[in-house]
Amino acid sequence: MKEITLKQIAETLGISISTVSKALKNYKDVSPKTKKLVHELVEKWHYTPNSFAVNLRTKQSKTIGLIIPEVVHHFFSNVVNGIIEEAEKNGYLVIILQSNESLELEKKQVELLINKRVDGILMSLSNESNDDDHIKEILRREIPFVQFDKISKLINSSKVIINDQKAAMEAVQHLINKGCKKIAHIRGPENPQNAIDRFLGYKKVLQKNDIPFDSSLVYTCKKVSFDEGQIFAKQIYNEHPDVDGIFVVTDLVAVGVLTYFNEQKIKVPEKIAVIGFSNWFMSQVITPKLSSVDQPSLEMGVVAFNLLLEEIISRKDGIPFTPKTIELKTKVIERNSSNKN
Amino acid sequence: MKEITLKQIAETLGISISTVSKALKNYKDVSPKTKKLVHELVEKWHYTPNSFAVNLRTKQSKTIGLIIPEVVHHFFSNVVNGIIEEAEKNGYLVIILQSNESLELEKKQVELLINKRVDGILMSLSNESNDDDHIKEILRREIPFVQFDKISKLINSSKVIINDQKAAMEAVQHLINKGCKKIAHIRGPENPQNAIDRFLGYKKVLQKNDIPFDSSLVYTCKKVSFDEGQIFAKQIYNEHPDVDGIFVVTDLVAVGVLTYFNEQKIKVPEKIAVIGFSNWFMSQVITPKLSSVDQPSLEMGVVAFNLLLEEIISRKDGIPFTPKTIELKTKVIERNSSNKN
DNA sequence: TTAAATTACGAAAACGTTTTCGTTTTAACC
DNA sequence: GGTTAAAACGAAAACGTTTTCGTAATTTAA
Repeated sequence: MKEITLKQIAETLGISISTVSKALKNYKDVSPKTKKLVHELVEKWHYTPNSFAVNLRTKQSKTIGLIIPEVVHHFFSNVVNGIIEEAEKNGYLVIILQSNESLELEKKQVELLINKRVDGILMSLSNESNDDDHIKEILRREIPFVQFDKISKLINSSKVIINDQKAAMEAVQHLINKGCKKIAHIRGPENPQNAIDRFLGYKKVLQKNDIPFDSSLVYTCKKVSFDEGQIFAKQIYNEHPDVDGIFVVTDLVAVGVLTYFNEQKIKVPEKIAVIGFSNWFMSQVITPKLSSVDQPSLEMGVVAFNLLLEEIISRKDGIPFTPKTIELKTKVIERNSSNKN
Repeated sequence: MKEITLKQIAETLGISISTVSKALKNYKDVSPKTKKLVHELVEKWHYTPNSFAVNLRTKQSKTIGLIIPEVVHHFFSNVVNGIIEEAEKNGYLVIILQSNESLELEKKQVELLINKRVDGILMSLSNESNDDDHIKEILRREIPFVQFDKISKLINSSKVIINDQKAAMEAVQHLINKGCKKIAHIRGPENPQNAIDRFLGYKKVLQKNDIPFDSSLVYTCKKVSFDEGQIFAKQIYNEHPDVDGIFVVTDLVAVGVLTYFNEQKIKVPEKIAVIGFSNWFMSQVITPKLSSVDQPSLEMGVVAFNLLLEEIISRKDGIPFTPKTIELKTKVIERNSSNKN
């Protein structure tokens, strides 16, 4: 019933704790005979080292922290999946915390992870984040740190991102190629870099195609929700009946747009073409199927963890670590919602 | 740069480590004056206790483990959300592991958590699970343990479940009330209790309505995927053209069914009515909107954590703990896919 | 003023590992 | 047989906290 310790094994075997410990770690200064004895008892008693003691001694817990805006989100849950699996492959466990898109909560979560003394932190910023103090604290404490997806350019850490601007340009160009002349944009909130970049991409590609940019065609999400999609769809249709294409910051909102147009019997893509972003699973089952920009989520998790692991190892070995930024590829997925011809 | 410890604070203040520790925990045998001094230095130096040492000393890590089949799943990600939030409210952190519906992996994850010495384990079984050894080991070690959603009746632990049989009966009764005469069932895999119970509910309600049970109308999922939905839809339509209603084990599969029928221009619900299970978000945006059984996912997470917490506290206090089973309410959500009249 | 009670503090053990370094034992060699 | 080298082991410190118990200092009561 009681927890088995090295001490108990040592005593029963009539040897010292040090020898037992070394036997288990396969030190060469332990005879094969004793090693065998130790291992037998370990098997028999189901001994497993007390991780609390190991952590204290080795100053690492083989545990990392992950902060994301929310788990109930097709994109993020995929990233989480990638991170958990890759971490496990490398002997790490993952503690997950959510910011619920709130800066205040995000700060609290960072503090929790610092106090927990995780070996490293993986993070995607909340939409509210415009303040860096808590992140600076991570760096100040020299805790290995990697940002992914929604990042702050001002923080000197490793990053895993996509080229949002380029991806947005490709998405909007796709609408233009399909014959759209007047394209509206439902953008994300003010703060997040990816919302800014997607907006910039939208703007840039219009210029490139000699289409005048009209700021009244840009609608800004507060919550990035399904409901907002419906609301903005209505608004766009009323305010600009001649809009023939919409580039939406993310699929969830785009699905709201499609739902409204379906209800109003406004033909998509004939009357208005729609393209989303992130290529959620939902997008291929809705009618009409939603065109979108595929964003590698699982891969993002895997890459982010490996970057973190690199930093963990470097720092442990005392080697100075230079942050890296890795850019992942995106791809426009053409489906019915933009298939005008 | 170096980590601050109680020792350093003690030395700078010219007092003992014990006093510093006690000052921080607000012991009454420390004078207000010293307390103030200590707190000031703690603030100034950003001292935070070394959790590794605390864990070792107190024999608890304020961390629990969670094993689910997969995070990329609307239902589970909602449960996870509930668990994480409730845990945090109570000062606990959550380590998440996935079984990927594999028994082998599930066993490995249990082992990892045991070795990690988490304060408790929350778990939903994989579809492959038909073997109890790893779970018995959790109980043998007296680790607080709660099962939810996909549970094993044979294990004497706390459980949070829904009444799958009753819920299935209500769903199928709903189809019957809408006028369905010949109802097929796409069921989940052999092992999971909830798949069994839903099937039993289907069977039972047919009898209750004097509809003969026909085993050839029951189709069994292997993977519970969107693709299987499409495949079975085709198969059902070909093998039993007169089927006028389908009860599907879960929404993901039901969406596959709808997608196939949409492609084949088979009218839902006029020709065939469909009802799913779990009430995924997707279900309200697909055409036609999918009727389903709403299952409280977030609440399930919250309740499961609280049950675990109860057990953790009981055991710590040495009070014998009696497992509880809590049954959560479900509700048939009527949408277009079953609206025959 | 002395005894008793209260207040404030500190010494030290304990939690279970890991690892360094010294010591003993065995083997090898001439 | 004696020296040296190699092999096997153990003592002990260290990681940083918590908590018990004892003691010194101060206050109160008599």
